[in-house]
Amino acid sequence: MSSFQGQMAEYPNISIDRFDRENLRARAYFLSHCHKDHMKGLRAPALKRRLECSLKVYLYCSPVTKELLLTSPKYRFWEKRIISIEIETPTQISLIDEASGEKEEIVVTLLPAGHCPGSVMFLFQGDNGTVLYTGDFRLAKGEAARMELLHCGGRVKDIQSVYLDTTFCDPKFYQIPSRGECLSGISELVRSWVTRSPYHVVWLNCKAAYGYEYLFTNLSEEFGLQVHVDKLDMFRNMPDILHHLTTDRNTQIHACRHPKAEEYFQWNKLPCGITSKNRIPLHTISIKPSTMWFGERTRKTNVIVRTGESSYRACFSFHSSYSEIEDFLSYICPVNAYPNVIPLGTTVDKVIEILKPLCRSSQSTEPKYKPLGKLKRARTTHLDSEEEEENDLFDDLLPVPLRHKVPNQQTCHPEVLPMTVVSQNQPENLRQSAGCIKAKSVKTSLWANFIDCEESNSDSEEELQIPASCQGDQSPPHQQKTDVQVPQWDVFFKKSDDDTDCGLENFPSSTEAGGSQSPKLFSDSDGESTHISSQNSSQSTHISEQGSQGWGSQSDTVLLSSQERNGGDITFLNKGSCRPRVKENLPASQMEQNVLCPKDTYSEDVNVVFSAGEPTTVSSGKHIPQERKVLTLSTNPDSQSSSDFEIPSTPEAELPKQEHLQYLYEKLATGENIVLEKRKSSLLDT
DNA sequence: GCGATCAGTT
DNA sequence: CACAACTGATCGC
Repeated sequence: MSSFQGQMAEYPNISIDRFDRENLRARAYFLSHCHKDHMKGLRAPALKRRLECSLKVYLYCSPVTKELLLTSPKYRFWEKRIISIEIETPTQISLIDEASGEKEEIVVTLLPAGHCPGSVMFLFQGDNGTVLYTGDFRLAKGEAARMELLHCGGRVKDIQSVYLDTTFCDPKFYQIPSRGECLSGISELVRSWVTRSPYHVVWLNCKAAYGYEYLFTNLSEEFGLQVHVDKLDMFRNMPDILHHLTTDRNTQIHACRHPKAEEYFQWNKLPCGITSKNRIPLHTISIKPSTMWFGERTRKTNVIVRTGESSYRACFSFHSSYSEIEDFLSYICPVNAYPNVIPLGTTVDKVIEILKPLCRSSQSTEPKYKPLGKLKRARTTHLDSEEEEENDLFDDLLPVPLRHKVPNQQTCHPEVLPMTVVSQNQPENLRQSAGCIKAKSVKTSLWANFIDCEESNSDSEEELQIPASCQGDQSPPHQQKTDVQVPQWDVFFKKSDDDTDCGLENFPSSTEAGGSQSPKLFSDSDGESTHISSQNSSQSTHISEQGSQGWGSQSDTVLLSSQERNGGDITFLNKGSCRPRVKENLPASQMEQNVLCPKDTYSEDVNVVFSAGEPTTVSSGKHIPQERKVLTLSTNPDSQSSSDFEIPSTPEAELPKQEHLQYLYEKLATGENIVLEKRKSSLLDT
């Protein structure tokens, strides 16, 4: 639960995800996603009054968040005061103090956060440096490295501070099974049930919150069964979600809710009230999405646990695990990192202690021989040119510490894009083409000049996550890598990450046949109990990890080890993403997504954004130079990882040569500035 | 009556 | 275990 108070030290004139108290004085508001704990004060009378008095105050969010928010009558009063900003589209906003007329310019870029439909992170760039507010996020390892707009010239931007979702920032949550693994597990469980008869139905016991849509859409897609929900009007303009939902109770997959749902279920009654179909009683199981985690030394990922005769829990997380946070933060490598969440049982100080080693000062104090050697070359060769570019863009306002330089190239200008004016109601195809302008590939970069950035999601690293039991029959690398190219948020829901397929065979399917009402996926199975026990034993080797594992330690429950399932063919849908960009040459799975992608329904939003932010505070038509570049995912179909700003893997490591050290020491002695960069935590490197 | 807060539940 | 919400009690405007 977010405890972020709304303001960032660098930009106190804006408020994010909090709308009460001090935030009532903000010059602009930002909403990262539509969860209640990020909307405190958003419909309070005090803020309403402020809006009425301060006509230049707007709320900025993603198009999907705007849609979801305005669907609720309680927030309808925001209608004229929300400006949606397209994902990955740097946009300048003028922050005006209406009393004094004082003005501050800031450029904001929305990055997909993978938390729920419409969820984004905000990257702010202005006079006080570049800061990233993550909101809530779930990003797999390596996702940050694939976000083009976190980079400039092939390397990560210089980020002063990160305001971070630290929900699971504790080593006990070291690993959470990937979305793909979790979905595969749930999918197999659903399959084992609904294929028995038309009267076998599953109830997905989900909370009332956005974030489960990708589960619904994928199950719907896989089984050809729409999911019954109580409400779907908020998705009316998001066909990729809408098409998989229904308010017709006559379906085998339910995600409806009722205050007494648990009670109902005891009586074999679904939350929507039905107990039978065609006078034939239904057979129901419940699946409750819950977060399961695994300690550092645990490799098993049993993503389904049977909790009762007809009840299951399924692994599911909206938030990044510790190792995902670690990967993300160490890649970004900010000067400061501030936790947005202080989980119960811990303290701000403890969380900060965890974050600190992943930030810059810690990183740069580590002895790093290789980077130093290359640093010299890069500096002498390219530094000046890049700094000039940055200055041009920001009027010298952005302090850019000396860092490794990147080969000069056209695609390296960061932060802004030409704010092309797009007329309202412009035809879809036109907008799309606008978004599709391909930039020159960064591939032309001379990687030899880079010294930093070890790729965070190397194959070898991913393999480390593969349970030993799976490695034997692992198939060759497959399309799971294809997603690498698309930094759009919806793609993060593709089965991408660490999925490893070890064959489907292990699933409980073998146990299904019986006439029992519940799938016998379990417990009495020897194999499965061994599963658990081995898990425990492996962890017990470390005292510190005792009790730190996920549910695997919960003795008598068991179950499905999803990692052994092949989920590679599962196609995730865009969850309400309204993507204006159409990619070409996409891998098949992505093509599929595009087919399902709704027509963009946000033309008016595009208009607002491109016509300079907002009607009043932005000088209209102000064009900011941009690297008009759409992720080139498409242009490099053969790339296994991000081709555009692939971070070179660690160069062949070799011991530092005497002369390198000599050089380094000389520099240090003379006080010359040598910046060491390390993108990746050494923990993750081999 | 409405909203904010807190405790308890799911 | 946790999350995100909901419920109900209490307090104050």
